[in-house]
Amino acid sequence: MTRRDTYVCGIDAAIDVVGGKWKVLILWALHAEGTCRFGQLKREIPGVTEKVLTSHLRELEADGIVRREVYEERVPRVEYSLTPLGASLNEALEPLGAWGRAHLLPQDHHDRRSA
Amino acid sequence: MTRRDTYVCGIDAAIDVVGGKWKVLILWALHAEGTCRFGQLKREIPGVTEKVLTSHLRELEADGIVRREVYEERVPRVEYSLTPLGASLNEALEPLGAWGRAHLLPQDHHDRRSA
DNA sequence: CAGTATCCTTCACGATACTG
DNA sequence: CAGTATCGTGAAGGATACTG
Repeated sequence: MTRRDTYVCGIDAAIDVVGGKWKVLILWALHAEGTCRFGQLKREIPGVTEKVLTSHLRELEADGIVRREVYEERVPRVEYSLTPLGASLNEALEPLGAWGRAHLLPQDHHDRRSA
Repeated sequence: MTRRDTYVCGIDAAIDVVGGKWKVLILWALHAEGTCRFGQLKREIPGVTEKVLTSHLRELEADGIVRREVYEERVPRVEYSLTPLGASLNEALEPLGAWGRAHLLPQDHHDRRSA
């Protein structure tokens, strides 16, 4: 998504953070699964390439949404998790998610609440 | 924004509707101003070109977010307004807007949380 | 395992000119 | 007034191969 330099309201600023093609899915996965490793995320988000997943994660990290922790062990390990800011973003997205579920997705009982 | 054919959750579906570069600004303007004519919208959203404004409006119309009404008069007139669906979308976006205002915009009188 | 490194494609958006 | 009609560009995203 094209970074804007001036924002008119909070919404377009937020959309800018969250508007990448796979970003909300990353947020969703990290929220649902908790801390995730790279390969785990890749599996949770079928279709995304490693390159794009990496760049999205780095952008979310730069925006303070995601925490990235590297463990220098014999077997390399990196763990991703939501920052408090990321968790609050996810909460702010919930009404939008509910709207999408109710109006855009095929069917679904729309009384299914998620935390 | 790239249309996706399958959605994983309501949020990415909603982002798809609302993720065009100027779309939330259109929603914002229609919400704030009420019914608007084309030129009016153009003035409310500085920087957007006629071509892009047109195509965004048509997409929002196709998604049921915006109502477009043509008046065949001596002076051509077209009025845009939010549909009930569009109004509900705007409401669902409000928490995201609040989040963006609190965390992304320079400053209101708001105190800034952790850097 | 968790990425890089290249190369390539697409299309969203922009600039400008013209019109019913 | 409210748009089309073209043409052009850049960056986001994808495919594939390779690596510390």
